[in-house]
Amino acid sequence: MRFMTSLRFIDAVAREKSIRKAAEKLAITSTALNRRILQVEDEIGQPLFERLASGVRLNTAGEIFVQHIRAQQADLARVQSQLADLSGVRRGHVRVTSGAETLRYFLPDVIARYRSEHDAVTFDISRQHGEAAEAALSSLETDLALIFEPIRSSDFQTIATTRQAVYCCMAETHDLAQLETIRLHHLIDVPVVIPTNRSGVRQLVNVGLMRRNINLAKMLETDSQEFTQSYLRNEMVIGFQIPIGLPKDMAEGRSINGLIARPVDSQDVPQGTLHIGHLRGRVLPVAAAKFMDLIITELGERFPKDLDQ
Amino acid sequence: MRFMTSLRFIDAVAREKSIRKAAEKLAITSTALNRRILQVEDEIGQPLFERLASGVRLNTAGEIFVQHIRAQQADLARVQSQLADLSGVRRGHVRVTSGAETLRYFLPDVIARYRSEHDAVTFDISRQHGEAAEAALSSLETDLALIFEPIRSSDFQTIATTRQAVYCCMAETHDLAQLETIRLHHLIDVPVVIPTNRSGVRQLVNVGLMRRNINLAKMLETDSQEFTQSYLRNEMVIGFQIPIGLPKDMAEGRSINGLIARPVDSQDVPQGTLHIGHLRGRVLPVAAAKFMDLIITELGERFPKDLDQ
DNA sequence: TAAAGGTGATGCGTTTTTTGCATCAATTAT
DNA sequence: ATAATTGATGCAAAAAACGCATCACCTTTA
Repeated sequence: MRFMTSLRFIDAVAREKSIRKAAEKLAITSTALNRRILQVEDEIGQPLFERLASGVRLNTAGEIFVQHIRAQQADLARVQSQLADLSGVRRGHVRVTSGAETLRYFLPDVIARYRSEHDAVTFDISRQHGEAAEAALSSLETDLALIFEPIRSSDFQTIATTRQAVYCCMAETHDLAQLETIRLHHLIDVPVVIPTNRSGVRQLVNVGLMRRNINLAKMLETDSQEFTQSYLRNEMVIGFQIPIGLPKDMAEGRSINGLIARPVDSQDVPQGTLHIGHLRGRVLPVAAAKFMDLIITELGERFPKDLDQ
Repeated sequence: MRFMTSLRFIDAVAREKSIRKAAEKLAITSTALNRRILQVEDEIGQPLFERLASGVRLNTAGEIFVQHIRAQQADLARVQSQLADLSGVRRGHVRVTSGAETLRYFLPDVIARYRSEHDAVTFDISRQHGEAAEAALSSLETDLALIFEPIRSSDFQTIATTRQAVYCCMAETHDLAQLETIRLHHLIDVPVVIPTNRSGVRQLVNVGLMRRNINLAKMLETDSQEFTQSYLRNEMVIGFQIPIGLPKDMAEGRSINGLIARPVDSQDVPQGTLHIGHLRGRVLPVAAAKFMDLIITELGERFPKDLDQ
C-alpha cells in the first residue's frame, strides 16, 4: 500500500529506536528514511522523535501519532479482509495471543479446521501470559487473545468465557490415579511439577493451598508444558493442567500414552475462567472475527455446559 | 498531509461521482487523478468505482473503502487536535450540526465564549433536522449534534440532555400575553405560525393536539425562526419555541422588543428533550470534546434543574 | 585524554514517480 | 446523425524520492 509507506516507516523507526537500523530492515538508505521522517514532522508541525546520540526516541507527540498509525494499520487490515470476503475468497491474517494452555491441542485443531475452509488466511500465534497478552491487544500487535484468569484491563472485551477446573496429570501407574477426584491433602509430600506464578493455573492452585494451609513438595517450576508432559512419563510426579490443555480423551478420564488426568476437587481449588476476547472498541477483520466464531463454536462442542457468551 | 493525498482524492471522486469534476475541484488534471485511482485500485486488488458513461460510481468495495477513508480522516483530525493541544495552543476545527432551535442565541453565545479563549479553533455550523443530523454523524461529516426530539439511531451517543418545555411567542400586546401558562384550548381559532412536521417542537405540539383533539388555525408553516420572529411583531399571531431558542429574558417571562413568551401547560404539550452527543464509538478531537464540555456547562448554567449528564 | 565508532542531518547528482498535453474509444444528449 | 461528455493511454516534461559522500555531534573504548 503506497499511501501507507511513510507511516509504516515511522512505525518501524519507533520500534527500532534508530533510523539507520530501521532503514536496514526496510531495505532503503538511512538518508531516504530520515528525509521521510523530517517531511512528516514538518507536515505535522512538530517533531515526533527526540534525537539522541544513540538513536531516536518517540516524544509525547510521537507516541500519540504512532498509536494513530497502528490503529490505522489495523483498520486497513480489517477493510482489506472485508473486501476480500466480498469477492468470495476469504483472505487475511489473524494474530492470536494465548497462554500456554490452548497452544498444545486446542488452537492447532481449530486453526486446522479453519484453514481447511479458508486456506488464504494466515496466522500468527504468540504465547504470552495474561498481562502481556492484554498489552499486545492494546498496542494492536494482536487481534484475539485467549486468557486464562484473570482479566486486569478494562480494555479487554470478553466475547465468551468457559469455566475450567484444574486437573492433576500423572502416569497411569501413579498411586493417585486410582482416585476419581484429587483433594489437596492427597498431594502432601507428593512431588509436583507446577507452572510459575504468572500462570492462571498456578494462581488457582495457590488459592487452594492458602485455603487448606498446605505446602506442596514443589519439585520443579516450569511454564513449559512440553517439558511437564514428558517428565510425567519418566517419574512419579504430578502436573497441573486444565481440560482445554489436555487431549480430549484425557480430559474425559481415559489414559493416553500412559498418562491420565484427574480433576482436583473444586472445594479445594476453585474453577478458573478462560476468556476469549479482543480490544474493546475494535472492529475485527472478517478473517479474525470468523475465526473467533469458530473458537466459540468449538468450545461449545467441547465444553457445552461451561460456555458463556 | 502528503500521505493522505491519494485517499483524499478518492473521497473527492466519490463525492463528485466524476473524475473530471473532482480533478477540477482538486486543481489537478483528470489524467493525474485518474491514474492515482487506478493505482490504488491496483494495490487494493479490485476496482472501487464502476465506470459509467456519465462518470463513476462507488461499487460495494468502494463504499467500504471510502468509509474507511472518512474514518481515517476523522481520526487524523482528532490526532492533530490532540497534538496541537500538547504544544499549548488549542487548534482544530469543530463541526456542529443542530436543529434551528439553538442556532439563534445559544450556539453563537457558546462559540463566542469558546473562541475568546481559543481563537485558533474554527467552526462549521450546519443546520439539519434530527434524522439528517444523525446521518451526518454517521458519515463523519460532523463531530457534534444537538438534536431536539427524537433520537432514532442507536449510533447516536447521547452525552447530555436537557428537558425543554414548549413556549408560545407573541407580541406583548397579544391577548394571550396576559396568561401565565397557555392551554391548548386557548389557541382555538387563534392564528399560529408553526414549524414543519420535521421539527421536534412541531411533533410535541402535534401530540398535544391529538391528546386534546384540537385543530389549530395554522396560518403559516415554516422552519425559519427569523421569519417567525419578525412576523410576530407585525401581526397578532402565535409562534412556538423552546427556551434555548429564546433570549434569556424572554425565556424568563420578560418581554423583549415587544415580544414575550409563555409556556404551554405540560398537561397539554409534553416537554421535549434536547440531546447533545456524537457518533457512538468515536473519540472526538480535543477541540470538539472541549467545546462539548462548554456546551454542557453552559446548559447547566441556563437550565440547572433540567440537565442530565 | 585521545581515538574509534556510532548517531542523525545535508548538499548534490541520479533515478523513479507523478503530472499534463494530446488523443482515443465509448456513451449520452440533442 | 451529430456534438459533447466520459474515462483510459502514450509520451515528454516536471517533480519527488533516492543514494552517495560528507558533516557535526555524541558515546564508547583504548
